[in-house]
Amino acid sequence: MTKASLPQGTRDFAPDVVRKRQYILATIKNVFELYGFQPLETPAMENLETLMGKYGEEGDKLIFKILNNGLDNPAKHNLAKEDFEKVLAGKNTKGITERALKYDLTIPFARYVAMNYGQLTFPFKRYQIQPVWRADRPQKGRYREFYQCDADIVGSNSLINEVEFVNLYHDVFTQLGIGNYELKINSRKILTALAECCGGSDKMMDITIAIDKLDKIGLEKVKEELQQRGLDNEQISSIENYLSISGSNDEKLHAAKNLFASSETGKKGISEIEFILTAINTEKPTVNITIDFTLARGLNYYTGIIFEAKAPAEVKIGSIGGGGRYDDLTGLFGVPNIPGVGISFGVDRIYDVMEELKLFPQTVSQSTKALLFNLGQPESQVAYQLLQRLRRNKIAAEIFHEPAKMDKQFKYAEKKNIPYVIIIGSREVMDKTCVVKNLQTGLQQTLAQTDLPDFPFI
RNA sequence: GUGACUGUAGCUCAGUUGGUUAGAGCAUCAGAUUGUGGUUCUGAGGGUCGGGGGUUCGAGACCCCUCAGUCACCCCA
Repeated sequence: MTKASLPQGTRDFAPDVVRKRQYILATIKNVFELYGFQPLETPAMENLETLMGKYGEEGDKLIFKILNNGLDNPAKHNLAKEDFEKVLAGKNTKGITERALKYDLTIPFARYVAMNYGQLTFPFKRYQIQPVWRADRPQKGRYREFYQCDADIVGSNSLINEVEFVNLYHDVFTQLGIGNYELKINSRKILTALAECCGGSDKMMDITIAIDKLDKIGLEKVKEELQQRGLDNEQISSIENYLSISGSNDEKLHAAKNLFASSETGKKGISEIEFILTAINTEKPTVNITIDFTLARGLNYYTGIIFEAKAPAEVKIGSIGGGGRYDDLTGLFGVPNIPGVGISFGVDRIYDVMEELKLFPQTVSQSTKALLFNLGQPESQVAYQLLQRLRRNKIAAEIFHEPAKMDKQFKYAEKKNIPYVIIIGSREVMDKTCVVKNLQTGLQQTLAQTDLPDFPFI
């Protein structure tokens, strides 16, 4: 007998958790469809070479590789041993592994677009909700198997796409009840301009990595890190100057315009943000969007506008979504000039936010609306016929599986969160009636069996 | 990959400087009630104290190894 256990960093989702997760996913999916996105699914595994080298050196180490089958074939022993030596030396070899679990949804999507661009109608708008796997050490809120929920628009440079995503975020979060989320916006072009004027464009990555940590480690630590990454004091003080820009969106834009007056890239980034803010403000003045020049985002493939959606401050959960614009999604697969913009929802974190703020509707954890009591053989026969009539009327119902004390049957209903019980004992069999009891209010009423299917179960 | 902490009943945890048959609450099951539960009362089942080795007259406790989990760093969702 083996002891029941789960691989590290994975989890089972119990029925009530699945219901809540599906509620979130269904909400997001409906909004995606409403905005004209189409669903896409790709395999759990990809060829290893599709994934290798796409996520940086660190990322490569975190890809789950799948061992080839048939290594025990005696005819191939020598080859397998040679190949395994290479693995020990830290290299991948097709003899040992040539497939891997997907690491995110973006690269498989890029692969798909590269393979099918002849057939696709551009701009191509797809959404994808699937699990991905990372061989990371698990910790709070981080797992080895988790769901990603992405939407991208590829094959278009228009900023209307960015505006669409801002509105999409707003629709999803308000529908879920997270109305006081915060959407931050910045442009990689502005960060590029910053790098150009202090440090040189080769320091772009160092600067973004460091300032991305600002709200986590504070200004002093960021300055220390910049120093370690090889920037001099003058450069650091102009970065500090940039990071200290504050005020309303308009004030921030004004300050940035002064700062980057001589940078074409900087001015471009600023005007893009202005375009989006103007479009949002005219169309939907309730959308809460703020410029955050300290927003950098880790992923290095972003090249234009970047977004980050943050949970309401009181729950201390942080980012619940993010995204941005990238050039040349499929260049790595030999298909150049397909730009795009995409966003992603952090489903696990949204779940935590909603749980903490108690935003799930009560009805989410209900499935069965009514439980018919089983009080003996002749009674249960009558009950069973009524049960089927309820089901024909689309009322989810079940009968207790065996005759038992009422006490036990009440407890079953309560545990399964069933709002109504229907009692049919010998008396009701005689009278052709039944007792319907609402467990939440404790109120009960007797009605004719023929009227039961039309009873308003809520 | 680096580091810290934790492993005692199905769950949450007690268990004094090593000292008899390892405890509690919740949960489960049975009864107190012959058709109205969620309260209360009584009782029962359930543990090779993560595993292996060592120190000792004696180890759940101390030491070593190992496995598992949690958290932090790196990186990221």
